[in-house]
Amino acid sequence: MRTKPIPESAPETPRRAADRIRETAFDLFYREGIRAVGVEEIVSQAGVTKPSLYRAFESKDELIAAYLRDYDQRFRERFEAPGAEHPRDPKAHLLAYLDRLATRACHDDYRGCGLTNAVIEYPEREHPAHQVAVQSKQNLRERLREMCREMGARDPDELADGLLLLLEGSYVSGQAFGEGGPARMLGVMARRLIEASI
Amino acid sequence: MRTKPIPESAPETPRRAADRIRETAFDLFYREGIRAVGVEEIVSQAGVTKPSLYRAFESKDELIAAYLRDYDQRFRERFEAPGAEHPRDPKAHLLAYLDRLATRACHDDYRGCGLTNAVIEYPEREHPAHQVAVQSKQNLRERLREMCREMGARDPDELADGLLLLLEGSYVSGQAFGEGGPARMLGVMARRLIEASI
DNA sequence: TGACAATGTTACCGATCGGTACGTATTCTG
DNA sequence: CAGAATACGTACCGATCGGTAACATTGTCA
Repeated sequence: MRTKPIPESAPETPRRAADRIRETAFDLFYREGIRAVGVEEIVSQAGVTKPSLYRAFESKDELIAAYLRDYDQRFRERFEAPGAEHPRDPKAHLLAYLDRLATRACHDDYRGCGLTNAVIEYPEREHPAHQVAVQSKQNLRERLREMCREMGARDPDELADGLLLLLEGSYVSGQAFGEGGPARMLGVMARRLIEASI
Repeated sequence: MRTKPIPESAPETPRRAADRIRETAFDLFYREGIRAVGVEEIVSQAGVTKPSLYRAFESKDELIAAYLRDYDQRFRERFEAPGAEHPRDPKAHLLAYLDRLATRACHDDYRGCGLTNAVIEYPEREHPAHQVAVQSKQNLRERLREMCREMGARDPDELADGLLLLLEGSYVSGQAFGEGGPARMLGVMARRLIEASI
């Protein structure tokens, strides 16, 4: 056992080609858009070759779906993270997330929500990218409804939809306006809607 | 004079190739996405040939820019139209537009705002599509501020940004959720924000 | 009739797209 | 060490991308 090779404690670049592809694809798809990025660009930037990509993923569409599932997971983590600092206080939890989002969305190179962008890039309902992204959005809607119920809203579903509109609006307007865009008002507006609905 | 050929009183299809290309490109770009549509598809569906396209437009990018300028003009018309029914009442004017938008955005095949979609499809600031779309959004923001001033908001710029978030949120969530999506709450939420800000 | 502008026809260009057949390293196991 | 897996690279495929050259056809107006 003691002679067993250590499993590379700090691998600056992942050993496995599939992982490198997945990470590179994530960055490129998010920053430049999915349709704008070809598989050639992904593999070359990942330092691997095309057959490695197609051994790990059935097709580009499957790689896209994997990217969106990764994005969904990271989103959930970002969304739920403030909950640790505000246990049993869904309102503070949600507002903390929105405040952080507002800051990010007003940064100049903000590129919005990868899932929202995917719905727009792939409007066909049958496309895997569309399906994964829409499913994630439906989960988010349900989660918001749950939080609105917990914070004692008169009509939780209604408030959840209002907040969802503000949220999605921040995603897209962040890209269009950059620094000083309308997303800076996200916190103010969300608080106003919540106060008027409890 | 009487022998002069009548100028085709009801031309079901426009005579000029450039016009047909422009109209076909508008429909295809809007419904399927810009990057998803090739020039071949445009000319074949328009019933013309590729050289005709490139005689009227320098490049595909220029055709895209033309599409977005057309979209911007049609948007302005839709946005300003309710003003005729509500002269000197910017609040009623705006709410009338939002109510119509909410209805459209909850229809199942809604495809959002072509300008917003273009910003997402072309995130590079140098791209003509990006520039035309962003300029249109800045004009809209300024128009909203003007309306909020006229309706006597305490902080017109703040309210305008809040309404803009709801608006953009309706555009994108309409595509993701379709029938019964959050956009149905657009009118309620806009009224709530306005009432809390006057 | 003749000149002119607009459009169609056909065939093509280099570049890039997503995807693959096939051979070569590397590594784990006996 | 042998030998089977496992992981990867070289070189290539047909299709499509945006874009063009050269020429024929049409309708309009003088």
